[in-house]
Amino acid sequence: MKATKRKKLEAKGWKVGSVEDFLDLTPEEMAYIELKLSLSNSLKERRAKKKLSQVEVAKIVKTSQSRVAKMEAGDPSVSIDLLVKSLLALGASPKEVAKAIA
Amino acid sequence: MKATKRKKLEAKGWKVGSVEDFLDLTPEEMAYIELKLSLSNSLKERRAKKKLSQVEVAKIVKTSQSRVAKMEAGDPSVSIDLLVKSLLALGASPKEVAKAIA
DNA sequence: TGCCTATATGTCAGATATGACATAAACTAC
DNA sequence: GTAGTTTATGTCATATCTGACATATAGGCA
Repeated sequence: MKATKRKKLEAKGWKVGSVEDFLDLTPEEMAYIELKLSLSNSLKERRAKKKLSQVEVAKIVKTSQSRVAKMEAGDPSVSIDLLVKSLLALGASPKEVAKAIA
Repeated sequence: MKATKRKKLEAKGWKVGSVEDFLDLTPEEMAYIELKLSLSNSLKERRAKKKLSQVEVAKIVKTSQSRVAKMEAGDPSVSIDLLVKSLLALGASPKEVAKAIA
């Protein structure tokens, strides 16, 4: 099993804000995953608040429904870049992005 | 001239915090560039505070001197991902990353 | 039950980012 | 001056991410 895959699976067993000390993740890797999950959740919340479907968000963000699903799932194949761009496309300000991370 | 190149050049003419309404950049694109420059500056500051050379930072971050230079220059070829990973590798906490963005 | 809409998962070709390298430019200190 | 150190820039093969597509799963609701 590849490391990226394993880490994804590990991370997903945990609820938000609790990707704890787990196996061989370094502190940086943990911080990175937490940060990504925070953005992921922020995206989900934003979509929920606007009552949009993933298909609608995909249109706004200029991507596909499947990628939106992966973004919200914190899939390792999605970059922070894409999450941030998506949040901005949904109307978030840099300040709000920062708030999501912190 | 390619769009990415042009945007980079445009962005570089401005001092921090002032990538203003400029030509055909959409608000999201502007926000994205500002956000990247913020991280870029944060990285520079961190390196300065620690009195490290780019070569030393490259070693810590596991990349090359040239990429560190590009990161600090806000080069369009560097992703937010890499900037964030680098900040974390230099000991920044997610909170500090957020602070840099806001 | 079947039908419809929403979300999740797997895959892949094409696009973009990456580290590494060479080399240039900018600074110091001699 | 020039030798040494640091930072900037250009390029490129490989790695990684991306959108799109197919398909699966889940949740209504008649």
